[in-house]
Amino acid sequence: MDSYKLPGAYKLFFGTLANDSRLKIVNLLRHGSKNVTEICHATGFEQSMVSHNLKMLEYHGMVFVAKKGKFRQYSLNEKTIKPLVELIDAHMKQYCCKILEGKR
Amino acid sequence: MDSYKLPGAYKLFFGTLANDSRLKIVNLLRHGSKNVTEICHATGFEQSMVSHNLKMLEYHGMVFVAKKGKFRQYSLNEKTIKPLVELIDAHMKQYCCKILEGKR
DNA sequence: TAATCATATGAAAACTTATTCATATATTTA
DNA sequence: TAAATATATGAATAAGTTTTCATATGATTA
Repeated sequence: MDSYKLPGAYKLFFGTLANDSRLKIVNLLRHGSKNVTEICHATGFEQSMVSHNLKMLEYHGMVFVAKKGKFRQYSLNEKTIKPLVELIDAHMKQYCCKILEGKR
Repeated sequence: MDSYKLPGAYKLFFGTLANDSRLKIVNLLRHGSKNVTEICHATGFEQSMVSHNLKMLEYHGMVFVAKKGKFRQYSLNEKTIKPLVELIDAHMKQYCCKILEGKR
């Protein structure tokens, strides 16, 4: 792991997920891929905000896009997200009782 | 995983690691536990800044503290950090060539 | 117990990131 | 091809986070 400088790339990785709007989008996409309009409706977020956030998620490899006519279908990178979420769930159950009680 | 709301607790988790100073501290502690003064020397960071950041890391269960007289020895929660870093490394190698090229 | 050393803390200032707004682009349909 | 629909983008503002500074607290040593 020392092959990468921990700061820098890691900061970008974590920063991409350190945002409630993006997390909500990520969570939504766990139930299946969606286009931008569908994401807007499901989340209640503004279209340009969704696009900005999807762009960031895509740039960091957390979601993929596919052109479908005038639509763009976004899907989750399950390969990363699934184990990541499992890992964090385990962490939180064990170490973050305070956070879970207070903040969900 | 739907037992937790993805936003909220997750945002706090990722937010805690989305910072270069904290990542540098985390990386340092991978080589063994250290007290605050040692962390300051090794990182070049200001003492109060280190304390603030350690507090956040500790609150989120990423480091542990042990009182040793007037010192406080901080150690890493390897159980979480190790698999986390492995996961992200794998992710970055596969999906984030751009980031790694540009930013390390 | 006074002085010193180690660490913590609150509030302000500096910095970063997110959201919004206006508008542009691309695709499709009438 | 004009109008409508879907999405993207840049720049400005708003919101949030980090760092700094001054100082407080707690333990130890002289």
